[in-house]
Amino acid sequence: MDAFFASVELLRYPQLKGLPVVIGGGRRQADDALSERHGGSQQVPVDAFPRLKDYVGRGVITTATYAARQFGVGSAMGLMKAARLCPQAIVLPVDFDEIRRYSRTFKDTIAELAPVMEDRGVDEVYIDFTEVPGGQREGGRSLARLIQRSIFERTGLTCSIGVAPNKLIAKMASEFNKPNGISIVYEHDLQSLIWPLACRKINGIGPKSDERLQALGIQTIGELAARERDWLIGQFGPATGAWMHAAAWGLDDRPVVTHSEPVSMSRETTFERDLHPRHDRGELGAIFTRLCERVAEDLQRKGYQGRTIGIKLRYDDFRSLTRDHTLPQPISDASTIRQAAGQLLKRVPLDRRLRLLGVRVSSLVKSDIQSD
DNA sequence: TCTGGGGTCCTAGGACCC
DNA sequence: TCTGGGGTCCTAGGACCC
Repeated sequence: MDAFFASVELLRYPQLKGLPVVIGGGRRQADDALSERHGGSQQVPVDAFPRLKDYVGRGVITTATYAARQFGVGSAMGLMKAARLCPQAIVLPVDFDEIRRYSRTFKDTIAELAPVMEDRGVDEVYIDFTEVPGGQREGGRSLARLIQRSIFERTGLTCSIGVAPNKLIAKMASEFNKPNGISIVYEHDLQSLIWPLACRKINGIGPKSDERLQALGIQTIGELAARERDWLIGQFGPATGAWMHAAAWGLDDRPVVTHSEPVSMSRETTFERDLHPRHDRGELGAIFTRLCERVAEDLQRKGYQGRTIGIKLRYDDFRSLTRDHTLPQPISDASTIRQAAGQLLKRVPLDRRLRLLGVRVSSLVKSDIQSD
């Protein structure tokens, strides 16, 4: 989906179309009041929206409109830094309920046309065109067009689609024609379309691997493909080295997985200000309990229990650590989770301020519906 | 004026078992 | 006078993705 979070807000506030808008940061507050005060969301004058320059607090951008990206702001950037680059940009918080609603609608729309679909988060999916009637027409372009049109009719949102022989190349192809684009990449296009790209474009090569590759004089995927497989294995180990070599040659045989079980569920929160373990003990305790309750709600709503309870801390210097403990029996109730998490907290240095606390439950099993 | 939240997967060492 | 060889589970950290 193109600039998904921002595009959803633009449906509500079409008067912001073409303006720099970023989504992210603080809790949702003044927004509904904004609409009410002006007699409906579409009546809110542009001047009434909050601007980045007035933003105070922590947080990062989850999505920026294409107009905002022109100023160099983008996903994962701190809002304070973004404010320096584009002070006049409008900031809106994420409306998770609305996002989930649109996410469900676009995925349902696709699944009706092409049922072999893999979920990759709120705004992305892999689709297997192989067995879809007409899926091979024009190299897949005709089905891609149908999917785009159907999603737009149901939601008013645009998306970009890449069609290729495998997931690795399709993911790269999907970025070639954003927004609202389709791009078809055949096996024989590897050299001309994929090899000139930076290694960072490979899904799975992040900032750390990219830095290592650059230090070895490898910038592009073509340069990566030119290295001996065994040499890459020597540099990166048997698994990563072999995978990098295969990826550079466009090879990927992972299937489109239509169903998977969750591995863990967690809740975490960054405080508005760093909290001291002793001085702010009461506040931290209340937050900790609330996190346990929220994880418990998530588990019960989705019908899971877990045996491994974990905590996560982030200190004011941004260092983080985790502790976990596995119980003999799976649990899902808030008070037992809170108790186990409380024990873990005793195993951790509490000598400086904290900025984040998290609670996680893993080793999940489906809970027995009749009991409990 | 630093740096969200919810995930998955991998690695590596140690415990423990046969 | 040494110290096997697998396998699984648990824990902690880190890379990466959306």
